[in-house]
Amino acid sequence: MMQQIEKRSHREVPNEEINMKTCPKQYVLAVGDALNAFTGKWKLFIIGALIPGKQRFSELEKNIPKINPRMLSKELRDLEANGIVKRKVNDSLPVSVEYELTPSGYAMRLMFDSMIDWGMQHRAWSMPGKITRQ
Amino acid sequence: MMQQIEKRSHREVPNEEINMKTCPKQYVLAVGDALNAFTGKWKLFIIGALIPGKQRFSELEKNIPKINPRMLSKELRDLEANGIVKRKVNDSLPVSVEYELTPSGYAMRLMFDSMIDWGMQHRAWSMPGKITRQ
DNA sequence: GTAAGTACTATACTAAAGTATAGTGCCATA
DNA sequence: TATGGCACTATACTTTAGTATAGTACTTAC
Repeated sequence: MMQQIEKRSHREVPNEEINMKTCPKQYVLAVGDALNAFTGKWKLFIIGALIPGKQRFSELEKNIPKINPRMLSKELRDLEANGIVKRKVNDSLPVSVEYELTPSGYAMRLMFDSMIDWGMQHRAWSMPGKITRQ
Repeated sequence: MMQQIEKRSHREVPNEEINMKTCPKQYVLAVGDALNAFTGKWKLFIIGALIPGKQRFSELEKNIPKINPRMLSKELRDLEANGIVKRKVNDSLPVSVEYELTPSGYAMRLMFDSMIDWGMQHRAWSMPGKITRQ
């Protein structure tokens, strides 16, 4: 269906040699999948922008402040390769390109809901500020 | 409670200037929080290893294959700063240090469950291989 | 006193992720 | 003819994440 480039980044959540006592391996893999699917600075915003419906490249550019076209293009290709976004070329004149979430992409909402729950609770509860990374 | 270093990495999901039409800003922030809390190559494995209970530095080293002490130490500090892991020094002789999930850390399980659901469905459904990043 | 374990830190490096800026080819309208 | 929109790509660069390896300071056991 879609050929995956099998190059593994040393930053990706690794799939091999998982040896945690209590978490079944397949679960860890699935979480890793979910994580790899929307990490990076921009993917979440792209998916969020597409939840209300399909959008064109330039619309996404406008709706996602500070993203540059190189990043938008790259992340869209990435999301497409992973079956989360579908690229549709309308052969009208002039040609227009529309991006849309796949069913799998829309299905992420449930996951986001639980992340929202955790994030809001965590903010209210234990954190005066926001989550950071060093 | 805990002072946060407010340096922003250009890789973090940005909190400012969100302008997406339909997703309320606070939700996007919360998802971003959740995401920033466990991205990177190792955090998920550290949290996973701590779910069954507290562990010492060297135990974590053994249970997480291929992690090196620099990374383990750095990620633990990071998780601690974000209120996900608690570091406890036992003043026995010799001193031992134990790491444990905070209630907020344990609460991540619900989030992981929904990620597992999505990941497994996505694998079965639309992906012949696994999620990749370029 | 030497070896081995615990819990790390320091230094130096590689590699990936993200930014900035300019440019391409196409078409439509003024 | 030129101006501007659309959907990108190319090139060069900076910043951050992760790796590799060695070393520290302490303690206990042999």
